Amino acid sequence: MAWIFCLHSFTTKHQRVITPFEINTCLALKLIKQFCSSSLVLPLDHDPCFKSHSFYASLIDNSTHIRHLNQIHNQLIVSGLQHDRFVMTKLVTESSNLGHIFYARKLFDKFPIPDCFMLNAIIRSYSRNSMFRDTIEMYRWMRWVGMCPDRFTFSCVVKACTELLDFGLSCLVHAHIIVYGFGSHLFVQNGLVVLYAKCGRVGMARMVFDKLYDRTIVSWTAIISGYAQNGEALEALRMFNQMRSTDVKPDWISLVSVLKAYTDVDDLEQGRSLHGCVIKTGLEEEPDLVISLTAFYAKCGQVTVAKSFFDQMKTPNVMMWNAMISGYAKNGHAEEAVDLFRGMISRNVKPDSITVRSAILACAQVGSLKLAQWMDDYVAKSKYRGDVFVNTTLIDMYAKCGSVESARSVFDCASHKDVVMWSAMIMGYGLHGQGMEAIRLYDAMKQAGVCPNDVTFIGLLAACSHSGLVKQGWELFHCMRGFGIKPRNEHYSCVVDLLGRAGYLEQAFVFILKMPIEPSVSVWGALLSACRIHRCVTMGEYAAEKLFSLDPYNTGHYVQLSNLYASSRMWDRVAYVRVLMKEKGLTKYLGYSVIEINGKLNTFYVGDMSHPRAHEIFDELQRLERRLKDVGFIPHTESVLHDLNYEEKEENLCLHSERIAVAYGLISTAPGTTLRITKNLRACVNCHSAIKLISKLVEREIIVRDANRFHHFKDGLCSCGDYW
DNA sequence: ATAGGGTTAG
Repeated sequence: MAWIFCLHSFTTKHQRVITPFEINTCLALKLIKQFCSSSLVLPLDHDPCFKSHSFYASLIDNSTHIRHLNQIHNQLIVSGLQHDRFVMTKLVTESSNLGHIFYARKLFDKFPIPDCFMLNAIIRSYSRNSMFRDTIEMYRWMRWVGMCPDRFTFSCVVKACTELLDFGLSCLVHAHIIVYGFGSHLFVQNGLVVLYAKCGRVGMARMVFDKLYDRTIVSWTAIISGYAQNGEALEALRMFNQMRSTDVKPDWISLVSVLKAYTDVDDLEQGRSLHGCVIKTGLEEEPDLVISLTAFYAKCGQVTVAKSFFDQMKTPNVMMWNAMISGYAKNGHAEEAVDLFRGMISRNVKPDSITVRSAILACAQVGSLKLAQWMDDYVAKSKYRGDVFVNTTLIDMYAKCGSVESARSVFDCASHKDVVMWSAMIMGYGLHGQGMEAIRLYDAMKQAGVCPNDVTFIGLLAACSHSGLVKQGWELFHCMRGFGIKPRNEHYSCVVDLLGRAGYLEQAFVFILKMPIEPSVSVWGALLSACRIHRCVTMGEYAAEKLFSLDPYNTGHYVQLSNLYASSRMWDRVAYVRVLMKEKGLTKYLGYSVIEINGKLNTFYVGDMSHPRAHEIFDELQRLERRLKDVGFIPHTESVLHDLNYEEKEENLCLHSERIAVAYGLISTAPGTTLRITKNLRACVNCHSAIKLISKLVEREIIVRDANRFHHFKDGLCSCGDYW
């Protein structure tokens, strides 16, 4: 009776009582709104007016609680409408919209002979609730009972295949689509473009796209993002330009895809001009486009621009936080990334697994073990403890922060281990020069029934080359094909590194000549680096020539060649390389070292006097130098002075950044504390031998992470065995 | 009566 009550109260203003027969659509909607916002209960009466088919439909449309639907269902039973296809289909749809998918299924199961509409309703329910296996199951059942799927069915089924990434199933569904005559239906075909692209078959996606007789902005976006997702950014951008020559106008979603492609290829200029295009089209207020712009600028190193976008947003969502945090993390602004992550938590914004991964990545870049442990604690308390992706990032982080033991304990505790996690742990051992441990883990992995992939072998080969395990590495390289893995340039450069470092320069060279693919920059780079170690000028010059033509603006190659000349005391050639660099407008990287004391990161450059405790630091440095001299340490001044890889302007070798970091560490920590230092360049020959001795003299363990690997200095020795 | 494209990432 409350319902009638409501009717009365609504109409008192008009001083008359409207009979239920007078309810037109407009009035019904107003009433329904009241009904929905209150907890009024529908009366179980038998008023004939309630038997209207469309009345129930709008009632269902405006329900906000499952309780309403339940009551409507009861009414339908009473009114004898429980077998009405139209109303019942609406009821199924609405229950699942309200998240009551099992209730919807119950309604469906009770319905005697469902038609295609109702089946679509339940298929769509599963699809919307990410229950893609059930979507497919329902589709199978539909075909089993001999019902004809329509374009709506296929829209949902294609979506389910996309999410399940099941290529075999996708092909089958594609065949059905053709058989049932939807081979040229625009929406279904657009779905197929997305489907094949997501399955990594962008070529097939393109085939479907090319056959489209009518291409909407959705079709173009599907193929552009398909290329972008599959790492073919240039093709994505080519398609975008092709689209611009048609009269299809880009909208904000398509611009997001194109921005992603520019982000992937780091094309700041093109991205900027696209930003201009965004402003011209008046889409710069579109929140998700702003997020993409932020991610783009952040990834291309324009963190200040990105931050201004971020700051403009009143309430940034998780994706915005993620774009900013990962942008900071990738551009060496790790501290800002971590600060932002902390800020996010303090503002009660819930991080998702991507936020956590980005923050962990930032910690890995800082190289601070304290920060790493804080992050690990955070994960332990969060719901991401069991997340394979998060745990893999944690393993990588600990390995990069110098604690391969902690990495191992995360690895051991992880309940679910996939190939990538095993590979990350193998990589970790490689980074620390524990090649045998990496191979042991590889054997355990096979025992556990996990099949290695291409990344596993990169880890293994790198581990072997960092540990001088030439024979094992060579054998592993030849095992690859047995697992159906075709070696890529990364693998070839590991092998060149492996052979070259160990002094097998001729073999490395022949190996390159025999490669079935065009050798990349990294392959020639490995050879040049080996030539520098073994002072082989002729071959080194050859490798450098290749590098200069393939990658003319990379400072690193010039530095390597200069170091090669310096190691052979060919000073005129060293000077010549300097001229070459000047001509190209290249400057060498500035070396710096970071040490964390009491949670605070301290960065030192060469001869850095900016630290508040600079005087004490330099006193300690002089003390150390005296002690080194006392035990007979002679610096190789001459060669290092011309080492372009190093901070060569200082005549005083003990002022190199890692030495300053060591001195600061010694005066600010208790005796016996392990020192952990991160350096942006490769370890310098001189400092390497000096720190070995220092570790013995002061009885400290000193762990230095250089650009390539870790050095654990202890008792006058280094874990790398002077092999780096 | 019902739908389709995108962003952060090991």
